[in-house]
Amino acid sequence: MLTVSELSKAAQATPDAVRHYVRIGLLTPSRNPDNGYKLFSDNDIKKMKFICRAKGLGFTLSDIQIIFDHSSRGQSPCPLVRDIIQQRINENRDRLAKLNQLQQRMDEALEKWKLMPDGEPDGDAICYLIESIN
Amino acid sequence: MLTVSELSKAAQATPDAVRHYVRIGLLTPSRNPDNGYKLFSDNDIKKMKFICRAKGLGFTLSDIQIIFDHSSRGQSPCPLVRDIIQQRINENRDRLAKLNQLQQRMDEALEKWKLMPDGEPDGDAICYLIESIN
DNA sequence: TAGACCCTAGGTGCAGCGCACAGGTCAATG
DNA sequence: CATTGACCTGTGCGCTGCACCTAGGGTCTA
Repeated sequence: MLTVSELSKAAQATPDAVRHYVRIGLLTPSRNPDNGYKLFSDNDIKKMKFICRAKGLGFTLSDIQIIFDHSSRGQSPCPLVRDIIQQRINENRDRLAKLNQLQQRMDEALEKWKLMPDGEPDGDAICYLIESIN
Repeated sequence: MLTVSELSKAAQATPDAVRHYVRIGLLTPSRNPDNGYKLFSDNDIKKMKFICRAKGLGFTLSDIQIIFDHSSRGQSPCPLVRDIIQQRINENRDRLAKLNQLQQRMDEALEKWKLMPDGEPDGDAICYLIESIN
């Protein structure tokens, strides 16, 4: 049986992350009756490593919760997993597109501003650099 | 003088966004003594439009707060603005890189899983699709 | 005995709103 | 004139995934 920090090291995470997962119910440790410390089993190590891997593939913590639920009810989570990752891929594509557009707008602004002097407050504009865009 | 929804329309934002900006102190409307409603001035329209433009350039709301502060103290925010956008550009580059890597990992996983059948729970793996990665 | 380190619970902060809830306002209708 | 319904308002909580902090308590070593 492991403590919080031991589990965190075993899965290369932080103790805060482990506590967070306990708080939201992803992990349900037993307790050391002597001192109230959380006690994790070997199965929790497996779950913790699973969480890290799934997060690295873009699954959210609540996705992972759902996967655990299915799995603990004896159902195969695989069809679900395929659906979810497809969703996450789509979402990520959208986010990437938006961030790329943002990056372009920022680059353009910076480039344009290189040719413009700083403005002094004139009681009219707040910042004429920014207000010159669009 | 405008109400929340009137201001939101004038700046093409949602009423909730306007309320949010009031809550965090970006806008400081007066109040209608009759009903307690927020009342916005023409200057608030200018600020609201400024907020939208700045957000579109990647400035955070607290960046914008700082810009307002400088400007209201009669200082030119322009040098600051140049610094901030450079920071945001760098941050965004990092985020893009991470999301691109994520996208690649997701795509690879999906591709690999196409050749794998769904697994049935065997009391050992949680989801062997996910556990097959890395 | 002091310092260093582990643990607990709980709260706050981040970004930018969206949404829920309870209630007010206003024009149109019966 | 009263009521209905649409739309407005205010406030407060929730989301994501932790990191950090407080305030307390225990353990272990030098």
